Amino acid sequence: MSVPSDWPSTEREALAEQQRLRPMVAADGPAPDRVAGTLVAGVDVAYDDERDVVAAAAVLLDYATLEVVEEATAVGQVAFPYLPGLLAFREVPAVVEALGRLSAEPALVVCDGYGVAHPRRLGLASHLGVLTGLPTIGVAKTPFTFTYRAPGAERGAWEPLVDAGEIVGRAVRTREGVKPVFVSVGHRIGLAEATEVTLALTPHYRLPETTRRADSLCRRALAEAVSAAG
DNA sequence: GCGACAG
DNA sequence: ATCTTGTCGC
Repeated sequence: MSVPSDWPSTEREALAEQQRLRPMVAADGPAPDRVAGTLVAGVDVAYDDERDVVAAAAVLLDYATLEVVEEATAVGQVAFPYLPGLLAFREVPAVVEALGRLSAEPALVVCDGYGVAHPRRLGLASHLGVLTGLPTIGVAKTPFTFTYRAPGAERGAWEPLVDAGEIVGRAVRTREGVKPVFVSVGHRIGLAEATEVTLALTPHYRLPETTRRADSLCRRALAEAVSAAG
């Protein structure tokens, strides 16, 4: 699995690519079975702006126990600047590389960011899903440009995430009394199912275990790569 | 025109 | 994303 050699290098090309991929998103499908042996992946990316280095991590967890089963990383050169709405072009190449280094395929990939909750309905998680064919969801830490009502204080409470009058995701309370996370469909899964998975992955902390493991791993990989480069 | 803006 | 110590609170 790898990224096309003609990866967009300009904003104009990126926007055109989003238009091309957008109709390929499947915004429904089942949640993975929560049984031993079902694998769920977490992916995340870290950067060294000084050297334009990017480090991605892909971590496989057993969905039933949330134990780490396998880890993979990929380090490379940053391929695109950060532009709101075009985050996928910056993060996806390294993420696809890391995912490809896993020896098993996950039933679902959890991304740090948005899926169809996006100005053109093709955020990071949906983009990655269409490219890999894997089911994906996005769990973001901030509301981006969307609006929502505060969910109830209890874990599991949620409210719709709205963009231009359209429901694009949910603000979900994963820990009592703590700021909610923002869940959206990436690819091949429904919104209720994405919410269910998010809650299953957050028995203790605000963010999914998948995201937490991938976050620490990509930071370690980046530090290692930068120090090795001297 | 200006501000806001996933990570 | 990243720069960054201690501190308040369960």
